[in-house]
Amino acid sequence: MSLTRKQEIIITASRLFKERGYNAISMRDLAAEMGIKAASLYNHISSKQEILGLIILKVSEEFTQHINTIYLDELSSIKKLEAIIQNHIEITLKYTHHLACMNNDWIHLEDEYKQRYLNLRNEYESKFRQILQQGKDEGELKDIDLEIVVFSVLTTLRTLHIWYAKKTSIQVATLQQDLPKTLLYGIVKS
Amino acid sequence: MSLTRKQEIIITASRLFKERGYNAISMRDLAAEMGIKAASLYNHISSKQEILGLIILKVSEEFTQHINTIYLDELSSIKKLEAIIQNHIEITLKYTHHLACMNNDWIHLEDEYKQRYLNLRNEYESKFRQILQQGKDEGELKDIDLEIVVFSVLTTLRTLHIWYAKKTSIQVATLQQDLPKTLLYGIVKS
DNA sequence: CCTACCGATCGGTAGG
DNA sequence: CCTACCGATCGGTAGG
Repeated sequence: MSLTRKQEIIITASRLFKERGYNAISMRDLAAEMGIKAASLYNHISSKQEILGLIILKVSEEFTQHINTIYLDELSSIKKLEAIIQNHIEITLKYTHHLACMNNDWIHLEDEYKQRYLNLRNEYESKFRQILQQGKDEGELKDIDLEIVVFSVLTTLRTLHIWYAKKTSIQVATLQQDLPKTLLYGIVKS
Repeated sequence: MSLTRKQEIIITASRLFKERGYNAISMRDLAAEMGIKAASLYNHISSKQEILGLIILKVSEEFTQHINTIYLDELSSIKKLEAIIQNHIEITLKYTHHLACMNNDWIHLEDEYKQRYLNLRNEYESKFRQILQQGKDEGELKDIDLEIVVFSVLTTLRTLHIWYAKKTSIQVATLQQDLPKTLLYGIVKS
């Protein structure tokens, strides 16, 4: 499975954007990293903005697609939340740089790219909120302010890539086991 | 209590950096926002980098100072954690823009500024970790992987400003009550 | 894929 | 606080 030149550009860019930020990376930096000249990049992509758009929409679509599937499943809300957490861990492992880039640089998306990203994100948050509401309705979840839970869980999941980059000896298996515990059941002994 | 011109520059800059990012804001943008010319800024500050440094070190120092006090208090680990959460809420309300700027743009700090910031952050995380360890030793906290808890709680606290910017009708009182519940006791009914 | 180049904008300085 | 200006760098194009 060989990569097209365009795919190579996107992968290289996602790594550089993650390390130093979209605005801090010039087309000359990106070209140098690939061993070519800046002008040559434009044979494969149409603008710097397109690169950012493709990186961010790629993962955004994966996330939204996954939660739409989970959302329709015949599962308890807790099982759904566990599946969502596992999915975030998987995507973090598979698309670490894309994810970091999405979190840090989505603000620099323009026009249609930004609109499409925000639509996907809103759709994701909406489904997530509804799953939590289901949990409250069915009596599985505590009566805590919904927005606070949405915020606190999603923030942690979205920034998993920061933890992953540190590689402080934690195993993925540990994360898969203890992250759902932490987020769902808390850290205080009952 | 009137502000010096330098303080005005820093406050205005923190708002602009929060909205569009350090690299996306030019000295001309900042000057225009203050109704003066870019060259005039240099009568009050020595460089763009100095502005970023002052913004970030200000809040970093407040955080570290607070946890150092808490750390030495004669309190249970749970009470310490509650105090830390309350402090994050307070600083978020007081320094929303500084905090957002710290989270998004610390990567663009250079040399000594970056080093001082990283030292403060490491000191903070270290104290936070020790408080959690105290909780495990005294049997108040569950036996969950320590790094996962450090990561998940601190990530949520650090990005509170995102929630606050949304202003989705949540009252501060609700946040002060339900955020500690969510982070410490989880969301699943026992 | 390259060389050569464009207009625009950047952080910052000189000098008043 | 300003005008005037510096060298450097930016995203992108023309033409091969």
